[in-house]
Amino acid sequence: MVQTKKISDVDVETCEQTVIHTDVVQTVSEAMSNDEDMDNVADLFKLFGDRTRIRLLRALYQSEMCVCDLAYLLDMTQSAVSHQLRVLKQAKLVKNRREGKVVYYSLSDQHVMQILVQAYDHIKE
Amino acid sequence: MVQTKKISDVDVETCEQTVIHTDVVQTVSEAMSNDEDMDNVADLFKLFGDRTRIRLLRALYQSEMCVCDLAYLLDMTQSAVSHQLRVLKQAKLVKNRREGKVVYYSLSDQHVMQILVQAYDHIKE
DNA sequence: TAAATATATGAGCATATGTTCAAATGAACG
DNA sequence: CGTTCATTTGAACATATGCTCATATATTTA
Repeated sequence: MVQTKKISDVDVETCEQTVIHTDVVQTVSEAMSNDEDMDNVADLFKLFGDRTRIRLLRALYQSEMCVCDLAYLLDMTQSAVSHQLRVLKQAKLVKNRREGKVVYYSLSDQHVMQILVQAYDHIKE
Repeated sequence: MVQTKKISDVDVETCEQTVIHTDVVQTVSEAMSNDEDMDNVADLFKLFGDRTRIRLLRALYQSEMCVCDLAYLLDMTQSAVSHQLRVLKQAKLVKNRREGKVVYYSLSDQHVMQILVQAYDHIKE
Protein backbone atom coordinates (compact mmCIF):
# COMPACT_ATOMS: atom_id res chain seq x y z
CA MET A 1 0.00 0.00 0.00
CA VAL A 2 1.19 3.46 -0.90
CA GLN A 3 0.88 6.28 1.55
CA THR A 4 -0.38 9.72 0.63
CA LYS A 5 1.77 12.21 2.46
CA LYS A 6 3.12 14.70 0.02
CA ILE A 7 0.71 17.17 -1.52
CA SER A 8 1.73 19.04 -4.64
CA ASP A 9 0.29 20.42 -7.83
CA VAL A 10 1.52 19.88 -11.37
CA ASP A 11 0.33 21.55 -14.53
CA VAL A 12 0.24 19.57 -17.75
CA GLU A 13 0.60 21.17 -21.13
CA THR A 14 -2.21 19.47 -23.09
CA CYS A 15 -5.15 20.49 -20.94
CA GLU A 16 -4.75 22.00 -17.53
CA GLN A 17 -4.91 18.98 -15.29
CA THR A 18 -4.06 18.65 -11.65
CA VAL A 19 -2.26 15.91 -9.81
CA ILE A 20 -2.59 15.77 -6.08
CA HIS A 21 -0.52 12.78 -5.04
CA THR A 22 2.54 12.85 -7.24
CA ASP A 23 4.30 10.02 -5.48
CA VAL A 24 1.37 7.64 -5.70
CA VAL A 25 0.87 8.35 -9.38
CA GLN A 26 4.56 7.77 -9.95
CA THR A 27 4.55 4.43 -8.16
CA VAL A 28 1.42 3.14 -9.83
CA SER A 29 2.59 4.36 -13.21
CA GLU A 30 5.77 2.35 -12.89
CA ALA A 31 3.89 -0.73 -11.75
CA MET A 32 1.64 -0.47 -14.79
CA SER A 33 4.38 0.28 -17.29
CA ASN A 34 5.01 -3.39 -17.98
CA ASP A 35 1.58 -4.65 -18.91
CA GLU A 36 0.65 -3.18 -22.23
CA ASP A 37 -1.30 -6.41 -22.74
CA MET A 38 -4.21 -4.94 -20.84
CA ASP A 39 -5.69 -3.89 -24.16
CA ASN A 40 -5.75 -7.51 -25.25
CA VAL A 41 -7.41 -8.46 -21.99
CA ALA A 42 -10.10 -5.90 -22.66
CA ASP A 43 -10.57 -7.29 -26.16
CA LEU A 44 -10.95 -10.81 -24.81
CA PHE A 45 -13.53 -9.67 -22.29
CA LYS A 46 -15.33 -7.74 -24.97
CA LEU A 47 -15.98 -11.06 -26.67
CA PHE A 48 -17.42 -12.48 -23.46
CA GLY A 49 -19.52 -9.41 -22.86
CA ASP A 50 -22.33 -10.46 -25.12
CA ARG A 51 -25.24 -12.69 -24.27
CA THR A 52 -25.25 -14.50 -27.58
CA ARG A 53 -21.57 -15.29 -27.62
CA ILE A 54 -21.58 -16.40 -24.00
CA ARG A 55 -24.43 -18.76 -24.71
CA LEU A 56 -22.71 -20.10 -27.80
CA LEU A 57 -19.59 -20.86 -25.82
CA ARG A 58 -21.66 -22.36 -23.05
CA ALA A 59 -23.43 -24.62 -25.53
CA LEU A 60 -20.24 -25.69 -27.26
CA TYR A 61 -18.80 -26.47 -23.87
CA GLN A 62 -21.40 -29.21 -23.72
CA SER A 63 -20.94 -30.56 -27.20
CA GLU A 64 -19.74 -29.85 -30.69
CA MET A 65 -22.69 -28.62 -32.72
CA CYS A 66 -23.60 -27.46 -36.19
CA VAL A 67 -24.87 -23.98 -36.99
CA CYS A 68 -28.53 -24.78 -37.44
CA ASP A 69 -28.67 -26.73 -34.20
CA LEU A 70 -27.10 -23.81 -32.38
CA ALA A 71 -29.58 -21.46 -34.00
CA TYR A 72 -32.47 -23.61 -32.88
CA LEU A 73 -31.05 -24.02 -29.39
CA LEU A 74 -30.61 -20.29 -28.86
CA ASP A 75 -33.79 -19.45 -30.76
CA MET A 76 -31.97 -17.20 -33.16
CA THR A 77 -31.55 -16.69 -36.87
CA GLN A 78 -28.99 -18.93 -38.52
CA SER A 79 -27.47 -15.79 -39.94
CA ALA A 80 -27.07 -14.09 -36.58
CA VAL A 81 -25.47 -17.21 -35.13
CA SER A 82 -23.16 -17.54 -38.09
CA HIS A 83 -22.05 -13.96 -37.69
CA GLN A 84 -21.16 -14.45 -34.05
CA LEU A 85 -19.45 -17.76 -34.68
CA ARG A 86 -17.29 -15.93 -37.14
CA VAL A 87 -16.31 -13.43 -34.47
CA LEU A 88 -15.48 -16.22 -32.06
CA LYS A 89 -13.48 -18.02 -34.69
CA GLN A 90 -11.46 -14.96 -35.59
CA ALA A 91 -10.61 -14.71 -31.90
CA LYS A 92 -9.59 -18.36 -32.01
CA LEU A 93 -12.06 -19.26 -29.31
CA VAL A 94 -13.83 -21.81 -31.52
CA LYS A 95 -12.82 -23.94 -34.46
CA ASN A 96 -14.91 -25.68 -37.09
CA ARG A 97 -14.85 -28.65 -39.40
CA ARG A 98 -16.95 -29.35 -42.45
CA GLU A 99 -18.79 -32.59 -43.02
CA GLY A 100 -20.65 -32.37 -46.29
CA LYS A 101 -23.02 -29.47 -46.14
CA VAL A 102 -22.87 -29.27 -42.37
CA VAL A 103 -20.27 -27.25 -40.47
CA TYR A 104 -19.57 -28.30 -36.91
CA TYR A 105 -18.23 -25.85 -34.37
CA SER A 106 -16.40 -26.66 -31.17
CA LEU A 107 -14.29 -24.91 -28.55
CA SER A 108 -10.72 -24.57 -29.71
CA ASP A 109 -9.47 -24.34 -26.17
CA GLN A 110 -11.09 -25.75 -23.05
CA HIS A 111 -8.84 -23.55 -20.95
CA VAL A 112 -10.66 -20.41 -21.98
CA MET A 113 -13.79 -21.70 -20.34
CA GLN A 114 -12.07 -21.61 -16.95
CA ILE A 115 -12.26 -17.85 -17.08
CA LEU A 116 -15.96 -18.09 -17.77
CA VAL A 117 -16.53 -20.60 -14.99
CA GLN A 118 -14.68 -18.46 -12.49
CA ALA A 119 -16.79 -15.46 -13.36
CA TYR A 120 -19.86 -17.65 -13.07
CA ASP A 121 -18.82 -18.65 -9.57
CA HIS A 122 -18.25 -15.03 -8.69
CA ILE A 123 -21.78 -14.18 -9.70
CA LYS A 124 -23.17 -17.00 -7.59
CA GLU A 125 -22.23 -15.42 -4.27
CA MET B 1 -19.63 -36.19 -25.29
CA VAL B 2 -22.85 -36.58 -27.18
CA GLN B 3 -23.04 -38.74 -30.24
CA THR B 4 -24.74 -37.67 -33.43
CA LYS B 5 -26.61 -40.67 -34.72
CA LYS B 6 -30.18 -39.75 -35.36
CA ILE B 7 -30.93 -37.39 -38.21
CA SER B 8 -34.31 -35.70 -38.33
CA ASP B 9 -35.92 -32.44 -39.32
CA VAL B 10 -38.21 -30.25 -37.27
CA ASP B 11 -40.12 -27.21 -38.39
CA VAL B 12 -40.58 -24.32 -36.02
CA GLU B 13 -43.51 -21.98 -36.23
CA THR B 14 -41.80 -18.59 -35.88
CA CYS B 15 -39.47 -18.81 -38.82
CA GLU B 16 -38.81 -21.99 -40.72
CA GLN B 17 -35.78 -23.38 -38.96
CA THR B 18 -34.18 -26.76 -39.24
CA VAL B 19 -32.69 -28.96 -36.57
CA ILE B 20 -30.41 -31.75 -37.64
CA HIS B 21 -29.36 -33.43 -34.42
CA THR B 22 -32.45 -33.46 -32.25
CA ASP B 23 -30.92 -35.55 -29.51
CA VAL B 24 -27.86 -33.38 -29.10
CA VAL B 25 -29.95 -30.24 -28.96
CA GLN B 26 -32.17 -31.88 -26.37
CA THR B 27 -29.24 -32.89 -24.16
CA VAL B 28 -27.48 -29.54 -24.36
CA SER B 29 -30.72 -27.69 -23.82
CA GLU B 30 -31.30 -29.55 -20.58
CA ALA B 31 -27.75 -28.95 -19.43
CA MET B 32 -28.17 -25.23 -20.02
CA SER B 33 -31.63 -24.94 -18.51
CA ASN B 34 -30.26 -24.29 -15.03
CA ASP B 35 -27.92 -21.39 -15.60
CA GLU B 36 -29.98 -18.36 -16.40
CA ASP B 37 -27.19 -16.42 -14.68
CA MET B 38 -25.24 -16.41 -17.91
CA ASP B 39 -26.74 -13.04 -18.66
CA ASN B 40 -25.18 -11.67 -15.50
CA VAL B 41 -21.86 -13.16 -16.51
CA ALA B 42 -22.09 -11.37 -19.82
CA ASP B 43 -22.88 -8.13 -18.01
CA LEU B 44 -19.86 -8.54 -15.77
CA PHE B 45 -17.62 -9.16 -18.74
CA LYS B 46 -19.10 -6.21 -20.53
CA LEU B 47 -17.66 -4.05 -17.76
CA PHE B 48 -14.24 -5.59 -18.27
CA GLY B 49 -14.47 -5.23 -22.02
CA ASP B 50 -13.35 -1.63 -22.10
CA ARG B 51 -9.81 -0.33 -22.12
CA THR B 52 -10.52 2.56 -19.79
CA ARG B 53 -12.32 0.52 -17.16
CA ILE B 54 -9.71 -2.23 -17.25
CA ARG B 55 -6.96 0.29 -16.72
CA LEU B 56 -8.87 1.94 -13.89
CA LEU B 57 -9.27 -1.39 -12.12
CA ARG B 58 -5.64 -2.19 -12.79
CA ALA B 59 -4.57 1.12 -11.28
CA LEU B 60 -6.78 0.77 -8.24
CA TYR B 61 -5.39 -2.70 -7.75
CA GLN B 62 -2.11 -0.95 -6.98
CA SER B 63 -3.47 1.73 -4.74
CA GLU B 64 -6.47 3.74 -3.73
CA MET B 65 -6.49 6.94 -5.75
CA CYS B 66 -8.47 10.12 -6.26
CA VAL B 67 -10.18 11.05 -9.51
CA CYS B 68 -7.72 13.66 -10.73
CA ASP B 69 -4.75 11.39 -10.11
CA LEU B 70 -6.45 8.63 -12.08
CA ALA B 71 -7.20 11.07 -14.86
CA TYR B 72 -3.58 12.15 -15.02
CA LEU B 73 -2.34 8.56 -14.86
CA LEU B 74 -4.54 7.41 -17.72
CA ASP B 75 -4.10 10.67 -19.62
CA MET B 76 -7.82 11.25 -19.81
CA THR B 77 -10.33 13.92 -19.02
CA GLN B 78 -11.37 13.99 -15.40
CA SER B 79 -14.94 13.90 -16.63
CA ALA B 80 -14.46 10.77 -18.68
CA VAL B 81 -12.80 9.04 -15.74
CA SER B 82 -15.58 10.10 -13.43
CA HIS B 83 -18.18 8.69 -15.79
CA GLN B 84 -16.47 5.32 -15.91
CA LEU B 85 -15.90 5.23 -12.16
CA ARG B 86 -19.60 5.72 -11.80
CA VAL B 87 -20.23 2.69 -13.98
CA LEU B 88 -17.81 0.61 -11.95
CA LYS B 89 -19.35 1.80 -8.73
CA GLN B 90 -22.87 0.93 -9.83
CA ALA B 91 -21.56 -2.55 -10.55
CA LYS B 92 -20.09 -2.60 -7.06
CA LEU B 93 -16.61 -3.18 -8.39
CA VAL B 94 -15.23 -0.06 -6.73
CA LYS B 95 -16.16 2.00 -3.70
CA ASN B 96 -15.28 5.54 -2.74
CA ARG B 97 -14.82 7.76 0.26
CA ARG B 98 -14.77 11.50 0.48
CA GLU B 99 -12.07 13.47 2.25
CA GLY B 100 -12.78 17.15 1.95
CA LYS B 101 -12.96 18.02 -1.70
CA VAL B 102 -11.16 14.90 -2.77
CA VAL B 103 -12.91 11.59 -3.51
CA TYR B 104 -10.82 8.45 -3.22
CA TYR B 105 -11.71 5.32 -5.13
CA SER B 106 -10.63 1.78 -4.35
CA LEU B 107 -11.53 -1.76 -5.30
CA SER B 108 -14.52 -2.97 -3.35
CA ASP B 109 -13.53 -6.58 -3.80
CA GLN B 110 -10.05 -7.95 -4.37
CA HIS B 111 -11.58 -11.22 -5.48
CA VAL B 112 -12.88 -9.75 -8.69
CA MET B 113 -9.34 -9.06 -9.79
CA GLN B 114 -8.61 -12.78 -9.85
CA ILE B 115 -10.78 -13.06 -12.92
CA LEU B 116 -8.75 -10.31 -14.53
CA VAL B 117 -5.46 -11.88 -13.58
CA GLN B 118 -6.49 -15.24 -14.95
CA ALA B 119 -7.44 -13.68 -18.25
CA TYR B 120 -4.16 -11.83 -18.22
CA ASP B 121 -2.33 -15.12 -17.82
CA HIS B 122 -4.32 -16.61 -20.64
CA ILE B 123 -3.20 -13.85 -22.95
CA LYS B 124 0.41 -14.36 -22.00
CA GLU B 125 0.70 -17.78 -23.68
C1' DT C 1 -26.53 -29.94 -64.82
C1' DA C 2 -30.29 -28.29 -61.89
C1' DA C 3 -32.41 -28.25 -57.44
C1' DA C 4 -32.09 -28.49 -52.57
C1' DT C 5 -29.86 -27.59 -48.32
C1' DA C 6 -26.46 -25.67 -44.90
C1' DT C 7 -23.71 -21.97 -44.19
C1' DA C 8 -21.41 -17.51 -45.09
C1' DT C 9 -21.35 -12.76 -46.13
C1' DG C 10 -22.28 -7.78 -47.16
C1' DA C 11 -25.25 -3.79 -46.67
C1' DG C 12 -28.42 -1.41 -43.98
C1' DC C 13 -30.41 -0.15 -39.67
C1' DA C 14 -31.37 0.58 -34.90
C1' DT C 15 -29.41 0.63 -30.54
C1' DA C 16 -25.61 0.82 -27.25
C1' DT C 17 -21.52 2.92 -25.73
C1' DG C 18 -17.78 6.18 -24.58
C1' DT C 19 -16.18 10.78 -24.81
C1' DT C 20 -16.64 15.80 -24.77
C1' DC C 21 -18.53 20.05 -23.27
C1' DA C 22 -20.94 22.95 -20.26
C1' DA C 23 -22.99 23.47 -16.12
C1' DA C 24 -24.16 21.86 -11.33
C1' DT C 25 -22.69 20.12 -6.58
C1' DG C 26 -20.16 20.16 -2.54
C1' DA C 27 -16.59 21.26 0.55
C1' DA C 28 -12.76 24.19 2.35
C1' DC C 29 -11.13 28.75 3.11
C1' DG C 30 -10.43 33.63 2.86
C1' DC D 1 -20.90 34.91 1.87
C1' DG D 2 -18.19 34.48 -2.23
C1' DT D 3 -14.30 32.09 -4.38
C1' DT D 4 -11.71 28.16 -5.45
C1' DC D 5 -11.06 23.47 -6.32
C1' DA D 6 -12.39 18.46 -6.97
C1' DT D 7 -15.90 16.02 -8.60
C1' DT D 8 -20.41 14.91 -10.64
C1' DT D 9 -23.87 15.02 -14.03
C1' DG D 10 -26.73 15.63 -18.25
C1' DA D 11 -27.00 16.46 -23.13
C1' DA D 12 -24.98 15.99 -27.51
C1' DC D 13 -22.31 13.52 -30.69
C1' DA D 14 -19.64 10.09 -32.99
C1' DT D 15 -18.52 5.44 -33.22
C1' DA D 16 -19.20 0.55 -32.32
C1' DT D 17 -22.08 -3.30 -32.20
C1' DG D 18 -25.48 -6.91 -33.20
C1' DC D 19 -29.27 -8.19 -35.88
C1' DT D 20 -32.02 -8.58 -40.27
C1' DC D 21 -32.57 -9.24 -44.99
C1' DA D 22 -31.11 -10.54 -49.35
C1' DT D 23 -27.79 -12.86 -51.72
C1' DA D 24 -23.63 -15.70 -52.46
C1' DT D 25 -21.06 -19.98 -51.77
C1' DA D 26 -20.48 -24.83 -51.18
C1' DT D 27 -21.89 -29.48 -51.21
C1' DT D 28 -24.98 -33.24 -52.00
C1' DT D 29 -28.37 -35.44 -54.73
C1' DA D 30 -31.86 -36.16 -58.28
